[in-house]
Amino acid sequence: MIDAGDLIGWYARAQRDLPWRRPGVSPWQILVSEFMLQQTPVARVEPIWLDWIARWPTPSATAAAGAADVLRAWGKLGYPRRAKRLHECATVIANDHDDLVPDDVETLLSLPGIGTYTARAVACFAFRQRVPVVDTNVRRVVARAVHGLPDAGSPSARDLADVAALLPDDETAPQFSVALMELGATVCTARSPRCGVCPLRQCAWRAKGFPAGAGPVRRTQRYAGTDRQVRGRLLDVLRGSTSPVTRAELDLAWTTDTAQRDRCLDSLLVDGLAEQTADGRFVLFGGAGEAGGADAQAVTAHSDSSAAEANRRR
DNA sequence: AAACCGTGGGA
DNA sequence: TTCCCAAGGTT
Repeated sequence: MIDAGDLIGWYARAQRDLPWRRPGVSPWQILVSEFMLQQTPVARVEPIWLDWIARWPTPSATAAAGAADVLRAWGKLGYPRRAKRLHECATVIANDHDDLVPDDVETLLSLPGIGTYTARAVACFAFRQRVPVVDTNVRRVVARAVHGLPDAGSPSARDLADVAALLPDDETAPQFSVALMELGATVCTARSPRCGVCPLRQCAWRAKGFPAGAGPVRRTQRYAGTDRQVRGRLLDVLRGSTSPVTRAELDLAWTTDTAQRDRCLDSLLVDGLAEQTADGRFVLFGGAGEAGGADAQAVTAHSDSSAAEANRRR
């Protein structure tokens, strides 16, 4: 059992001063932070988020921006499809929700790029709702403090029930949830937990003598030489230029495996992250012309139809 | 449901 | 140097 009072009291003095936690930050701006924080460390998100919300403070402002500018502003945060989905999400909110972020989990879940974690995080942190919020930090803290396990297992429906059972039955629930996440992020960390400064008086893992884990269940995916790296290189070239880039320039971004490079370029078109101008050069998606590059063509007949499909907005 | 999707910093 | 990991989502 985790004592909510202990945890919230600790958070009050130990929390990091993160810009999206400050007073006056809107639900949309909190949502933007959640998108950026998906699989990306706080330190890298902070400067991008500050520039971003100063430039595009609302969903409609974001939607009005071209996708290319959004992709460029995203910079090297990683997983650029998140930027595209954020742009799509802004468009849906601006068009279908009166420019207001929905406040219920169900509706939030229906938006592009919003899954089970983000929907709950927005409902909780932006709208102060008493809903369990489960991220990787929370799963790890619960695994240790409650179940006495060294690490969280694979995500399961049980995670939600576990956290729901811990949640205070009053309006302090959101504070409890941020605090739980903060504890996992700064004290009960994956690598070297700082148990010496942990505010929890009860911890099943400690009670058992900190049994060691079996190590990573599965080897992490390697990165060097993967399509992800190649796509990253290609996109970096496109990001760095406001004018269309020739095929030859892109070819320089990856020369060791030309077939792989071609396949990756095609996949970027299919994913709607890049597009081709009428004269055959390449740009970030939405950067080819007015109407978001409606005149763009894809490289092959195959990807042409796929790209059209991928680019369609729903 | 396992695999894929970027990137950089720390151990 | 290599490997791990970081407020996940989608297919």
